[in-house]
Amino acid sequence: MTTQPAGTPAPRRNPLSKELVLRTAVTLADEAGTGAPSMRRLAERLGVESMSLYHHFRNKDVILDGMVDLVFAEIELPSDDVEWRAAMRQRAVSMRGALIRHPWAISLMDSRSSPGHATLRHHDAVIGCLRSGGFSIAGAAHALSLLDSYIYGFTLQELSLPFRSPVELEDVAGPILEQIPRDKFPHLTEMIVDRALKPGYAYTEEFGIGLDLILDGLQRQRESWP
Amino acid sequence: MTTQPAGTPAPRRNPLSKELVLRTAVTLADEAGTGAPSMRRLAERLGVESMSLYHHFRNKDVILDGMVDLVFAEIELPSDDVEWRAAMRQRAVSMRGALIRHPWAISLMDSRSSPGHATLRHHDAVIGCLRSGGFSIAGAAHALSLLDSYIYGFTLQELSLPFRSPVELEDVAGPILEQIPRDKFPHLTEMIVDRALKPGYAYTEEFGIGLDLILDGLQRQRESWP
DNA sequence: GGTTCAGCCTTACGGCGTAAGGCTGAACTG
DNA sequence: CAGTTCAGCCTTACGCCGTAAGGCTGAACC
Repeated sequence: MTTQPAGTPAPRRNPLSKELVLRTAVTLADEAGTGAPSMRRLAERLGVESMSLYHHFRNKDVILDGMVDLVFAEIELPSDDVEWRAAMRQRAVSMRGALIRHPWAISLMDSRSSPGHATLRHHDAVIGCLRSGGFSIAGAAHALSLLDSYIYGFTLQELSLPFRSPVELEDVAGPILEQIPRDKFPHLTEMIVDRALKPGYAYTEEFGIGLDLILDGLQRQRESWP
Repeated sequence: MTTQPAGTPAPRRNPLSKELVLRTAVTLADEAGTGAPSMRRLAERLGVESMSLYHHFRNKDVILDGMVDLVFAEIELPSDDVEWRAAMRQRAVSMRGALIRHPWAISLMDSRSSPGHATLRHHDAVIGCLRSGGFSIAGAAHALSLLDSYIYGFTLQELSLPFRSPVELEDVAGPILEQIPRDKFPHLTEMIVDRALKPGYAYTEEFGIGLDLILDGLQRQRESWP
């Protein structure tokens, strides 16, 4: 609660802080699931009118920037007391976790352009870990590009699929399969049927398979990059 | 342009068609670069009022679905007279091309849920190519997930970076570098400086490096997946 | 005691998606 | 032929949105 010590109507009511506004915005976005909250709803939750927010933020874009940076702040930095491979794996898992916890974050990122402090610190730590692990500058750039691409892309697809578990998959896949001429997309239907029948299928497992394949490749190429 | 063929028995004053509306929507989105056009602007370009569009589409969402499907229709299907690896490489390059030509497409995809005809055909062809190449169902699923994740993620990052060429990179990186305490993110600044000075750096090359690493890994694992 | 100014509010504008319902004229019915 | 239907388009209106312009209040400083 942001209440005032029950004394007077007169003392300065405790002012907004960028911190508080951004944390509230993240909370609202998480609750709604429909992306960033409107300025009106955000202000309402803060017990304030929407225009008051413009005294602390030039426009909505810098609020979105701040929200994205808060998400980056949640990602575990790679620890330096571990091999680069283990550190990168942990970082990837942590990053996917953060992006899944805040499903609006990925969609926001591609419209953002000025990275925040936590974002920069994150990238710096990742590059540093790779460099310590024996990667050249170019090699670290390749590894970073590849890993981040995979993490973003995997999570993007995970979030866009309309089911979260195999049970729901069956519910979703059933109607689609019936609606589609079955012999028109034979490979697709075959795969859906096959995967839907496997009760153990889960995103986390699939994520790990691709991730390990990439890490294997990086390990193999590490010293061949100039 | 959109005139009726002379022979048709029922020549209404030339009506809108879903085809035309969707193609116009894609064109407008490409022109503006700001995502999907509003119903009002789309109608205006078609010489019509916005509400008329609702006679052909239940709501805006199905227009967005159609736009995404048009983008998928642009992606070359893997040709069956080529090795799976070459086919997958070509498909990846073509897909990145389509996503770059229509920068709004990726952001739309994660809010869409019902795939169109071209999308289904595309997935079916890719899976079929992998199956013919010796992948098991599970293996094809892994390969598809990995490749698509990489393509989506790479393109997402490429589109979100605020520069298109090394020259622009320098323009962008310069101010950032000055603004940031240089010794606070040493690895990051080192990498930016290093990459910015290399005139040959380009997205296409970077995309290929990660892609080939993934294809190598897939080739190696192909027969080890159940 | 007067001035300044951070912090909040009010009002208003143009844009958005779309619900509800009206008009028009071609195509079919008898 | 007149009468009916209905696809195709338009008008109006509602409640959202981001934010420009400007006003009020009271604490802090000279």
